[in-house]
Amino acid sequence: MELKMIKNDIELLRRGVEEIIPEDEFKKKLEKSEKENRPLIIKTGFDPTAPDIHLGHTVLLRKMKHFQQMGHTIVFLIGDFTGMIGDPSGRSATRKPLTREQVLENAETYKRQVFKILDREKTKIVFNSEWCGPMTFNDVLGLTSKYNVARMLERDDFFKRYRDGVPITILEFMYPLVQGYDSVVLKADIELGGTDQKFNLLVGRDLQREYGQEPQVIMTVPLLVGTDGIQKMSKSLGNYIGINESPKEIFGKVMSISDELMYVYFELATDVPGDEIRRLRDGVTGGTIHPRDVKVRLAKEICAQFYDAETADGAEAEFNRIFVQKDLPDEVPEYSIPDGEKSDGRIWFVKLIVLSGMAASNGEARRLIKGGGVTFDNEKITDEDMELKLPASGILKVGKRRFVRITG
RNA sequence: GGUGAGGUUCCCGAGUGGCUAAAGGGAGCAGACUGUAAAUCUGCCGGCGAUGCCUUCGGAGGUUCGAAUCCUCCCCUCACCA
Repeated sequence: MELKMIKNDIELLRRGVEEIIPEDEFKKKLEKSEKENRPLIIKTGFDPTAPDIHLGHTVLLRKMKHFQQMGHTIVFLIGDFTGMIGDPSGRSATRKPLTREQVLENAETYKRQVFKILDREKTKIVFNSEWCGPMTFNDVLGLTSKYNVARMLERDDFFKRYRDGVPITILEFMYPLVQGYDSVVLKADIELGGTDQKFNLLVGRDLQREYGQEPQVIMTVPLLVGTDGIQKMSKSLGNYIGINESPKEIFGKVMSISDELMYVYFELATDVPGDEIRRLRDGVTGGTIHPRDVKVRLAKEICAQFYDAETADGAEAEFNRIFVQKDLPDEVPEYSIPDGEKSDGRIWFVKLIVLSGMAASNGEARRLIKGGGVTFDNEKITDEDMELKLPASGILKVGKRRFVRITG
């Protein structure tokens, strides 16, 4: 067994954290771990259905990393059991149950992405089907007897949905219990989660107490606001920055957030020290620093986390080329017109736009042209009936940032 | 189990026989503006080489020249009562 040194940096652990419940137990656990040189068990649960990790998830992952750096044991729990049942309710459409294969596949995808942040060697990955699967109906009933409906309805979103007449399934009531039971099995010392998980995390405390354990401390991190500046970052809302996206995508998306939001991203998504963030903010307020420069710094910091500093510089150069100098990007996808479409030595622009994937339908392509959003070799396409004489080659530009090189 | 209210386009939500591809808002897309944005203003916002045709208002039938709108059965949701 390797020798671990526990050295807690409470200030770093607290950074960007919304709530620690309860504060005094948190301190006690840390002190004890340091004194006995015993790592704490830090549990974080992940849903197996959304393997595409975005910047919002990294807030939590980065917090896990902080604990990891201090020598604590990180348990990355994949909630495959509930994922395999499938949750029929909620605001979105019916979630399809996942098969065993899909869960494993998603887990692999998780690993590939998560280890851009966490230390592969020091992360323990577990699946809750391991202990949930073998439970008998008796065990389950036993678990359900330890909680009651009124307490479930304390949870804000359950309460609201109940009040507003939005259906809640019994299965959904089971979720917090399953999650809490996971903490019992793992004997978690601390559970991390987003603020939306607060209720579930607290159930974990109650259940651990019921099962005769010392209750876990819960730590919640804020949900990162998406690039739209309003709603939480999520893939389905399309306001996310995926950590697997290309450097220039990441850079561009960060640049598109509002000025006010930059400081939040600095705090939650980078390791730039708090003093430095304050200095930047004061500089902008006082007019000595241009907000764009601050945002560029942020975009580079974030980019570099998932790639490296050099790549981040490249992304910046690319960004300047396209948006500041309104020039062509580094790499433009190519599209060559298939012979079958070259009737009479010409092609209808509407068709070309659809064929090259720049619009989903002829109608959309027509609208783009009508709206003045389409150019070919810097010439605006003004009429939806216009055709391109062939053979020809040039740059088809749709909107501000979609380019394709046409040959044919 | 009973009674009542509902299910409309990506979302919310109007529409109770033709004027309805369906008001309004949101989201989204494009244009102007800018520091990339945001805010604001403007246009678009089911599909089709298109003054017309096709598909859409929980599902299946039916009435009618004509149905999101009327009728029948079914499915689903909510509230209150049990």
